[in-house]
Amino acid sequence: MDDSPPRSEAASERVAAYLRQAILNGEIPPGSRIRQEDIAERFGASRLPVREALRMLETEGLTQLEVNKGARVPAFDRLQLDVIYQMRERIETLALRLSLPYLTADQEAELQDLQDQIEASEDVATFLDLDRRFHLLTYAGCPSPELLASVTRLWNSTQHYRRAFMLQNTEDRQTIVNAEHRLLLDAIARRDEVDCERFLSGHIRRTRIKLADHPEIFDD
Amino acid sequence: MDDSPPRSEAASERVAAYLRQAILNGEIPPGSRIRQEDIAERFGASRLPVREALRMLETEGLTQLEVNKGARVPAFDRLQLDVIYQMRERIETLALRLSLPYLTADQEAELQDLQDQIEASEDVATFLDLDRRFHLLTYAGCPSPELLASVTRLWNSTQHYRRAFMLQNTEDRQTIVNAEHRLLLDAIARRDEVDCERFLSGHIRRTRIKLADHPEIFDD
DNA sequence: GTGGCATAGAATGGATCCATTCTCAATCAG
DNA sequence: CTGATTGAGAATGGATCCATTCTATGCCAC
Repeated sequence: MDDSPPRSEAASERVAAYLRQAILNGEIPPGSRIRQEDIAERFGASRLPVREALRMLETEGLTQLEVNKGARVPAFDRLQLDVIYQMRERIETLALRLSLPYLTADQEAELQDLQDQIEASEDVATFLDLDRRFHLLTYAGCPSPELLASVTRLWNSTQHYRRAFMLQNTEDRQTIVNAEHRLLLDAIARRDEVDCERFLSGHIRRTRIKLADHPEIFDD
Repeated sequence: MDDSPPRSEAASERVAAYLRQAILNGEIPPGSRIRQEDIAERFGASRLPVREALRMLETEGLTQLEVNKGARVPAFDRLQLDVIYQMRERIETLALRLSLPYLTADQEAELQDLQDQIEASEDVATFLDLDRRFHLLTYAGCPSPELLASVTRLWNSTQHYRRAFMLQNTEDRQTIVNAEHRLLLDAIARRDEVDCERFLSGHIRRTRIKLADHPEIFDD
């Protein structure tokens, strides 16, 4: 019956999906303004679904709208990013603890596979994508949609700075990340809440401190 | 020049302010649907600013929008609310710790005054309003807008259940709350981070456990 | 030459109208 | 009597046009 080919969903959702990718990929960097007409024109739609999409993305922490001033991608200075990472330390450890009892064997296997790919990854874009999927998958068992939404918001807000950091650090520091991930995987396999919280908060905390050492990432 | 009487701000902001109050006051309870036309008619505006307002409130955690299905006030079951309170324990203690160094003497005096009013309050609506203002004021020094927005979201999500709980508990349990608040005020006056975290997380945790004991609050 | 101000252009906010989707109740088959 | 189905009504999504606000460039006074 439904042979109608692409014709996907609502226009606002399509626009939101496009902008979400563009912002997370760094094509639309923090601080830059998003003009509704530009996007509307590109999609052959009116400005209405674009405004709708921008509001949706605001809920996800990817845009900020001000009345009569338009939409921007939020940019953070060093202090703001530090606080967001402290929020991550507290929120994501909770998400992991609640997820732990519900993680399936399939998901565990996929985590192992993702970590293998992470260790084999060569370019930054691939690593960032795999790393995001890895961590979010460890939270997949969490039975609270609100908590998961918060976690996603935090990841969205910090995505650009993770990329900027990785681009400036081509060294082998990656070995530390892999060690942390392996310890985390082991703790997950053992369903060890204490070690999970320990390794995850340590992982995030170390990144936070590393970021604070690199003021060149910020453009304030 | 600007004698034009009310004519305040953008229509979407006015609608948002009205709905925000109505939801927080419990006039629009969790689970109920909000029809755009109803609100638009009440304000003599079109449905457009109403949709805009509903999206704004979604960012604040006060509404939920689904494509082609309209807007609802989010409702939580026992498990969801328990998780949100656990998030509060972790997020609000961080907000308080970061706020502590920047709280002014004026703000401290106002906190004392608010607590006096809380102890003198007689009806539930007054208590809820004062209690919300009290806690949010303790976070007022926090230099991170993102963290404050998260705290506000969490308070918004739980407001209705706090009221339902208070309405069913007219006893003197209030003395415990007052003791907790007094201890918190003292720790704030001493700028004692450890005690602040201790008393605040204890305050939230006790409420969380109390709520879990009252299934009649939930309508699932 | 510098600073403030006014005006033109552009971008956003809002209203009205039309298209699409959903909901729900009544009907009919089993 | 129970369940699925279909059609009418209502509610939401989107397009176009107009009003309002912001911004930036250039001009003028000092």
